[in-house]
Amino acid sequence: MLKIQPVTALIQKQIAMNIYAEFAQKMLPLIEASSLLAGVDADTRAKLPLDRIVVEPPRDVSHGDMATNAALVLAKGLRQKPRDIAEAIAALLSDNAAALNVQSVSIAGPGFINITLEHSVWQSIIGEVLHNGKNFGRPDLGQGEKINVEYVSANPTGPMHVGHCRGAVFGDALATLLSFSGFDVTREYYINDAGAQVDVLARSAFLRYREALGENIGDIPEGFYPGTYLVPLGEQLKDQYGSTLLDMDETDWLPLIKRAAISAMMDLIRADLEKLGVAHDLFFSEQSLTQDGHDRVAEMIDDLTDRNLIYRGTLPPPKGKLPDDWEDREQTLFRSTLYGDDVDRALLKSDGSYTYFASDIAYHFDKYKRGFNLMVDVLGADHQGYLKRMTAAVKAISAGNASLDIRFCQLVNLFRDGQPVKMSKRSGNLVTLADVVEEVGRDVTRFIMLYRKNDATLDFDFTKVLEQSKDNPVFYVQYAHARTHSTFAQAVEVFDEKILDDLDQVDVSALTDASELALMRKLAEYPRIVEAAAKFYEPHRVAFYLNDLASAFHGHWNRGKDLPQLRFIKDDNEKLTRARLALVLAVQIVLRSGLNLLGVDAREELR
RNA sequence: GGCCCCGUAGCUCAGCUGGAUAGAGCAGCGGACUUCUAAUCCGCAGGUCGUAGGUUCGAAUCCUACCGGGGUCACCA
Repeated sequence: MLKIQPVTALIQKQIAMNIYAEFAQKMLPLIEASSLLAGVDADTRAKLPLDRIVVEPPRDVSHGDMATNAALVLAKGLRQKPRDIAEAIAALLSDNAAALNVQSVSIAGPGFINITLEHSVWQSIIGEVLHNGKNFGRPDLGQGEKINVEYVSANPTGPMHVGHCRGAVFGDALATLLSFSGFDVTREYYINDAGAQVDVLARSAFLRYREALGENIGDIPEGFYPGTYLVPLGEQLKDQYGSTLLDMDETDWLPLIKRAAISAMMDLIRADLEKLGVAHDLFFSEQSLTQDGHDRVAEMIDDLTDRNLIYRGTLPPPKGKLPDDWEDREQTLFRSTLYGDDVDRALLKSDGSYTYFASDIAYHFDKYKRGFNLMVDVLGADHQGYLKRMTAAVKAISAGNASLDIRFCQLVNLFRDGQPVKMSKRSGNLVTLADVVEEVGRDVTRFIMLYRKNDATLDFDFTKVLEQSKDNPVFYVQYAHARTHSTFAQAVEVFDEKILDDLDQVDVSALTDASELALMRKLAEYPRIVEAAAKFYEPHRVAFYLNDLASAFHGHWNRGKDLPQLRFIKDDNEKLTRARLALVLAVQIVLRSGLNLLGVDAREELR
């Protein structure tokens, strides 16, 4: 009887289980079968933008539990006034009130339909959370599809500094989020160990080596890495080689030291990442692209050449001020303009070696050949010029089968007591990632980095982020979680351990207070928040949601002061206590789930 | 000059990818501690969503131009 159109089926497939989508799934067939569409010809009907109909929580809770824009969406296609359509849909919903668990329906504004549901709908959320546990809210967006997320990829020339921190945390949280959402995620780090900079690293290490042998090397010259983190490496080289390297030509000692230096720097970086709780599945070496007599960059160039995407030619000079050493010369170019880039890009340097871009294309080609049709790169905002050429390259190498999404993380500005923290690159006087984590801790660092859209700059004040107040969302959320635990502890004290048994079986129909219901509504929003966060690669949505949920919980907690009958624990009413503990447990589960997505510890107590 | 981000309350930021009277926190003002940890809560006040056009039933959101802030601009990474 109810004919489900393709569009509706699509919606059903696309949207994960959540209470709003469920309602939409029930409502849409009703509309399609109603008199509204009775006299409409097939052509008009097919053009109705049914996919734009949404059921969502209203902006203002006083409007009801849900709102839908169905009448507004249909108005144009049906050539009827939105209000009239709204009347018809409202009547439809009222007629089916029992099946939809609808308590009341009203029309507001230009034609919004506000829906108030039976309490039982919200109460059922508690059971759903408790039954699904850590799987509550898990969207099935990915359906097992492989996706590659590359992040950090800091150059192996020293320890990580704060600038790397944000991308590391963002990439890590994004990967977790996508994994939770049903993707088969590989977390990857690209080691730039093939360029001139690692030669500089090796020469800098050589200085420290000479120093370790007792030589006075004075100030580190311009163009070398001055950081003292190379001192232990110098000692290590002394222990390993004695003074034998001093007698060699650079061409002989450089590869030896380079290998040792890169290895040592990656050890430093891995240690830093571990401090932040950031993990990778694969560290991919740029050098490996051209090792073992197997030049995969050349292969990539051959492949593109076969498809007429490579040519010899000259580029126009950059607009604006011309570089002093600009020379107009013929180069090997990739036709990235065919795929939306502004100019074609060079693949070989003047000395014949590969450009960074060439290696990076080969690297992404490798990802593609490993079966990734979806790739995400997390880069610093200073790489934004890289967007067009790299997305162009991925299209080219995959013949349009793969797509690359690049997410940029903006700068982090450091403050202390409201004053900017000065950093000098030349002196190597950078604030390192380790400094930050040691001072404020992993949880604070991660949460604050994620409590902002990735493409907006971020102020990070060492003093503020350590304040244990609601000014600081980390503690605010963790405190809410801790409070759920203290509630259980208290309950066990008043009753006994059995008070916590089988809370998922509890009858929660007695929970009808406004702030209890508000809490349930908040819990019901979690699935759609997670889904949106995953779909748009925006983990910050989870962080903001957690702050909201914590707020609803703190608010309800404090309501128990004015209204003692609302307190969770009623020593004269075990049944009611258990119902309320079920709600508290649901809050705890969702808080922990969200914190896990962000990689922030859900602490059980804060003192 | 080209390209890319950003511009929302005094400050720091959200705003569910086009929906209703634009929301939080901080700062300000006024309240709530013999407590299920006040590390919290409740209330008040605060806005021409950078500016000007356009698209439409409807714009903070989409388009165009401009203004302001940041980034970037052959071969570097």
